[in-house]
Amino acid sequence: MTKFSQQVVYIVRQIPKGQVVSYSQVAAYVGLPRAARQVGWTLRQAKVDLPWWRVINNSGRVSIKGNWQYDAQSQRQRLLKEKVQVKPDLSLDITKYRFVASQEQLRKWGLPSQYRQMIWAKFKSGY
DNA sequence: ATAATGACATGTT
DNA sequence: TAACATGCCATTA
Repeated sequence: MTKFSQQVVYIVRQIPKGQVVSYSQVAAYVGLPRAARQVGWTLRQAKVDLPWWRVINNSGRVSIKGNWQYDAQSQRQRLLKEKVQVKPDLSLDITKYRFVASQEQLRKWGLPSQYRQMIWAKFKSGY
């Protein structure tokens, strides 16, 4: 595991049950705001236990491509089980379920002050 | 070292 | 709305 994927796993494991975050959010929390694609790549490869189904794209839609054992519908089922209402077309109200890390949490994750402000403003309400 | 590959995001049409 | 183009960057080959 590389430093990057370790951090992705660390962040994803802190997403509360019943909430979701976007790939770009995870990337931002890791400190690489433009590495959203790499987050998806990491989740696909990860062979460790983590709630990968709580990560969706920023437009509020399940965008998993599927691998040897999971597909979009199984991700939808896992979310429904947590009371996250995902429609049959795989879309959901992301403003309602998005988990936004507190500024205190961002500080604990070691992100620089100015960067924290930027990330906070970007994801706090709606975006 | 170089090039190809994406569970993405955003701005244009 | 939705399709398309372009930018991104960790990983692999």
